Amino acid sequence: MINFTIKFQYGIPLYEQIVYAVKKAIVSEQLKPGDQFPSVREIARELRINPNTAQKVIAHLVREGLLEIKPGIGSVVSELGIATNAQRDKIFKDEVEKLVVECKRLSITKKEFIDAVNRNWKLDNEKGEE
Amino acid sequence: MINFTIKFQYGIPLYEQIVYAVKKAIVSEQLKPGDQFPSVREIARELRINPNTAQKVIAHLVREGLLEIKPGIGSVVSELGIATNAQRDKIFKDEVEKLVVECKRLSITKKEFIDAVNRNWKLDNEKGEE
DNA sequence: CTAACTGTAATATATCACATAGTACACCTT
DNA sequence: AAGGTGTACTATGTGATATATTACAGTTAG
Repeated sequence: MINFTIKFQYGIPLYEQIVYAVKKAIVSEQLKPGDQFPSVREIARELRINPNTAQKVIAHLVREGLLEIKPGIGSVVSELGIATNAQRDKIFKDEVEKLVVECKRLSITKKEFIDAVNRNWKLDNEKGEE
Repeated sequence: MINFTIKFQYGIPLYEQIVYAVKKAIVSEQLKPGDQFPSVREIARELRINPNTAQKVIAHLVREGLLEIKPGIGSVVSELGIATNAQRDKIFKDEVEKLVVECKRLSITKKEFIDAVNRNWKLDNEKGEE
């Protein structure tokens, strides 16, 4: 069984969209640590993509620490990780800056932006934690 | 004269990095509306890239409304635009969501994230406006 | 043990984005 | 007329993406 949903879009790599859908499912607790993750061949069959592409998804998720491999058995959802300094820098200095620049060039105010952040922070996680 | 600075990175398209550098320069008022923008051939020469790539930069900036073309003369920095509903949706629903998901999976708190936003909002624009 | 499942690796093919090189044309200023 | 401007076109090479197919080692269930 596939535990996450996808609506494919043009112009974005398939594997990338799937990786993101999985992240979203984990963050919103549709997928919990310890849950069995669908196999390469099952993903390929259900989503009608090539097994190589499905394998690429798993490889990415493992490298990013979201899945763990049980050889001969399959993969399992990992516990949530903690950001390294490099990851924090990438988000806080690069990613946030990009969004801020884009907002400013479109005359979007900081308040509007922060409101959107608050909205999104609660949306995927009904508990509304910090 | 080139009015913006770039430090090229691996893995990111040249034209994309240049487009972003220009956006940043405009947002931080190193480039102001009405300023003459360097020509295709000047960009290519100064940054040591192919004229076609420089042309791609200008084409992107024009399409996004950051530059205006004066035929036979060159290009000029436009006034800051106002976001369309589609642009606001893309930022508020897609881009922000992506960052929020990434933060949650790395156990970054909302407070830490909002702090980073506040920091970045002031950084490129010394006046610290809304 | 065997069959059926797991992740993983390799080869091959086709398509597209990116960056380069080079040439050409219409437009405008000096 | 000369030299600048944006723009368009062909061509080449490289890499990422996605496909198809085959193969192998590890694990489990019968």
